Amino acid sequence: MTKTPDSQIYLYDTMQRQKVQFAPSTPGHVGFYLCGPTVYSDAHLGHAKMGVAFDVVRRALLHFGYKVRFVSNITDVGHLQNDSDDGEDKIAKRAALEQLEPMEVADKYFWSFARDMENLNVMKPSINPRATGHIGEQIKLIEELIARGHAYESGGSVYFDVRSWAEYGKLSNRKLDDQEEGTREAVREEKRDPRDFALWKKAEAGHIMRWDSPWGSGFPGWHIECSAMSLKYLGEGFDIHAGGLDLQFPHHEAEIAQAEAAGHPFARHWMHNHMLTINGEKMSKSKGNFTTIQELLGKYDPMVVRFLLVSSHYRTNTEMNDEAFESARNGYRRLSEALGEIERRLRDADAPDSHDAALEGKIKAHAAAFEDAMRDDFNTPKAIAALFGLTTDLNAALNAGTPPRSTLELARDTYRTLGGDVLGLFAEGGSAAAAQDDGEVVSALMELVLKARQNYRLQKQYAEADELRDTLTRVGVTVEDTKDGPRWRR
RNA sequence: GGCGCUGUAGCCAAGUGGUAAGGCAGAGGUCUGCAAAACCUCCACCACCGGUUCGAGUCCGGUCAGCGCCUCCA
Repeated sequence: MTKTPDSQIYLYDTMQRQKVQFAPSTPGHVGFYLCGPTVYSDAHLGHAKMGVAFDVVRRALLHFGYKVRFVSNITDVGHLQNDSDDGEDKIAKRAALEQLEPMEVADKYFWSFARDMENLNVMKPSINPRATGHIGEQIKLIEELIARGHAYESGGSVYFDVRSWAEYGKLSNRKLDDQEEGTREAVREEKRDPRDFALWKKAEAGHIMRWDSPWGSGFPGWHIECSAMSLKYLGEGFDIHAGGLDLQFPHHEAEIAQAEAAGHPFARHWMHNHMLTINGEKMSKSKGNFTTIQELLGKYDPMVVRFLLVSSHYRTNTEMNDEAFESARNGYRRLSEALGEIERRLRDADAPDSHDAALEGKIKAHAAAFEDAMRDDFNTPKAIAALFGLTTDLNAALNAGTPPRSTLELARDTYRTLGGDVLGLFAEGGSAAAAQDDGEVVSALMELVLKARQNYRLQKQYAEADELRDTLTRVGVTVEDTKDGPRWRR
């Protein structure tokens, strides 16, 4: 059974600078390319925003009935410290620092990145190609560019001839002549124009990462891999190319030039996530104010981090500070507790075997609002608002009694589908599950303590009962007395 | 200097010209032995100044403030 894809999806295309109705070139199938990380250090919060933002887009497209081939590369060579040719390869530099082989560095941080994304409940890419595994494709593309007169060899390196390609700058709306002179370091004499960028670089003596090429021993430039690999796995004119706004220039601009100057129509739509700020400042490696995902996940539940990320739109800056995290933690708890309560009622309570048409109507209305929001350029904050509306109505109903079984099931499925499948907020092993999985010893002890406290309460020895509760509160355990007995959570 | 973005309540954050979604925090109430949770109620002169319009947070111009890219960055 195939679901008919939803045709009313609008996304903001950076190239066209407006929202456009989305229609893949092959009906029902979406080719999606996301610029992945350069694996030379642990992933930081910015990577988390990027990963989650486009994971949500992918999930939404799946939800709306599309098949998605999601390709995200791993840059493990060619990304230099700066654009002047005396820059060191980031991987190689790190390798020297950690006394590892470059490939060990790439591997180490690739797995680190993969684990972080998994923790954040980001779906694995359909294809996760590495630059070093596609040297041949990159060389071939460079040869095509040379043959067409858009690239030239010089001193063992090959450069893209920016002057030969009038459309260079169309994505970022830059005119070559407007670019500020003098911000560049030493202009390489081997370049015809200082703005020409490297497609292939000659490896100096002692350079470890090197491959044979028609131009001698060397290594590919940073930009060429994405052109080569996206075209290889998604074909010409694929649907969506995504990445961080900071890659728009020069990286994405270069990608377009490389592909199209070689005669290959490139991405039909461009999507860029905006940046993330901490206390008002962009977080980046060069600023040194970055927090790695691992550090953060030591303090906050991964689902809370994800919730905070999706509670702002991908195309706006996301501000993160302690209060924002606190807010996200409490807000997320409200959602997950509501789902937990629904599942508890389905499991434990005697739900009547009928329908509550009024409540079901409300559930469906909130679900429709959610989907409308997602269709409008993946407006996750608006979608979450619908989830909160749903939560309020359901909690009110749950306060009044236990709704009919089929109504509860509709509610559960709505949470699981929209909050879980689309926003990715209810991962296996996420906070909802983790809170209940404290191991046998803790569970048994808690049972004893709560039983003792219940006895005190029944005998109206409230001082003793409260002392137990206060002690638990001090160590971070919250006890709640409900109609069905006491309940606890961390 | 060039390109571009943003200024909405204590904090986070939506908002397609018609009189401000949502969440967190806060206040009051219901419930509770007391709490907690939940529910109900309350909580914004949309940076500033002009203009267009019957009507502007939303369009135009200007001012102020902040930020990003132009050099590695998601």
